[in-house]
Amino acid sequence: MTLSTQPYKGARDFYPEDKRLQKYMFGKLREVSERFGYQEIDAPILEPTELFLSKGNQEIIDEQTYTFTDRGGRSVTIRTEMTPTVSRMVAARRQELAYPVRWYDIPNLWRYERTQRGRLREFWQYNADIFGVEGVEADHEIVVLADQIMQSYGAKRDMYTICLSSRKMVDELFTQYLGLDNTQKDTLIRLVDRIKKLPYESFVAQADAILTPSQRDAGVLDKLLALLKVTKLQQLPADFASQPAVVRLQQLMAMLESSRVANAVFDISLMRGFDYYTDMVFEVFDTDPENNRAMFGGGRYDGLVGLFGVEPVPTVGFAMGDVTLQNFLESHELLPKLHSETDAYVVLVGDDMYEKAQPVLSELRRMGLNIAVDSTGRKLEKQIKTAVKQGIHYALFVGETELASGQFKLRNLAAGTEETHGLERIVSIAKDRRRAGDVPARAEDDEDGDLLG
RNA sequence: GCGGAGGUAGCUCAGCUGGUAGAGCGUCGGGUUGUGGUCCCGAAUGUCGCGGGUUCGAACCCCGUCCUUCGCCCCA
Repeated sequence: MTLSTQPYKGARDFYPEDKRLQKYMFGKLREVSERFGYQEIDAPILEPTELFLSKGNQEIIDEQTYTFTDRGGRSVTIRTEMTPTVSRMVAARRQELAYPVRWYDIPNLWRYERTQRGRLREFWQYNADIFGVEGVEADHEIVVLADQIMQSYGAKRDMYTICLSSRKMVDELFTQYLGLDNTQKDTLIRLVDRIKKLPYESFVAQADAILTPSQRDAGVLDKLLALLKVTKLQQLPADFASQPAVVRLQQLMAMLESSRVANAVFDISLMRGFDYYTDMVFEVFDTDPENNRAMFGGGRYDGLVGLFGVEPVPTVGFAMGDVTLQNFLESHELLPKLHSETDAYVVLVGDDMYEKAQPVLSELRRMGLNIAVDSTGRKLEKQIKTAVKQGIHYALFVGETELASGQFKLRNLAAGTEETHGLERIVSIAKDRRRAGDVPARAEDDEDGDLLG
């Protein structure tokens, strides 16, 4: 019986090039989040199972989580999402936090699911939440943050669409305008959530099946179908235009427009599943027809913190999975060619140079460069190939001649150019390159986009 | 839970209607002593996913099983 070299089903190994890519993606997330004043948090990967039951879905716990009993007889679950944990953390310090609280996190999560494209069992998920702001300003900030993250990867506005709606508004439309009871409303929400996946006739038939005979006679189905054709808030029934939820969404759309988020659109069919959202909801879609599914989203959920027995705290947030994000960046060719964290690979020229080169290596490292040395004594060709293969930007040649003169050849492996300098100059060249960073091939200045410059 | 596709050298795969394996890339070495990504020469490497069956003989046929992958269901 030989041991398998495969990682566990649905989980990934991160070799240096994979980890480098993850660091790039997470780096942007951290950079943009912090630019908006969000602070990073983290928490245990294990939580008491009850925490994930608060949403009331026993089925999910039974079938789609890693749940086990610890040695103390407690039922624990590997986190499947971060929101309950973040809510718990806010509730724990409900009184003492300085609001508005702006937090973000990038936890690894586990879900026991059948794997498929874009969906693994272990994945990372970025979350950003703002707590303590009832006003529409928080909704605006969260959507702008999501948008700016996309911009930071070099995404163009025609590559993604930000769809917005309001759960509260939809609830009111379905109950007050269509006259459905709560059970019918919930069923219909689930159905509308899948509308883009269903043939239209099938949708109509299933919607009709929800209605009572008297509702059918009253023409509720036609009212619903007309409602779903609405693409602008102004097209909603006139007596609904002044509803607070509608006014608020209108306000949000206007604010986004003046923030130049030109790809934000109203989408009445957007439901965002069947969960804890209480008002604004949004989802970001890839416009590429090959990958026309929701990439990520979020919304306002004012009720979660209150589940911990403290006064509720208004909250807006969103979450973004690493796998879908990576798929998006790959398909739009937005990933830069990433180089090694090692600035230079020291190629030793001549025999017995390893010891003699040590002072130079120490000096370069002391001055802040990341330096790897080839200690194999192989011919130069092999040493250089190793550096190239490891994605290191520069090769630095160290031989008797260089040690004697204090002048070293620095070879730019990507460009194939070579210059000779003293150590100080070499350090500054390498640091300049490091600062310039790795830039996506397709990222150019976006006049209407990146607020961060 | 359901359905499609597939598992052959490190990787991508070929292998016609059964006669115990190949290519490209990669790896390693060399093309004489201080330079890669193009060139030339040479070398190593596989229990053909696993178990069983049919057969004189199976990578190829049959059964089972495990795994990978795509989709459905679900999706916090």
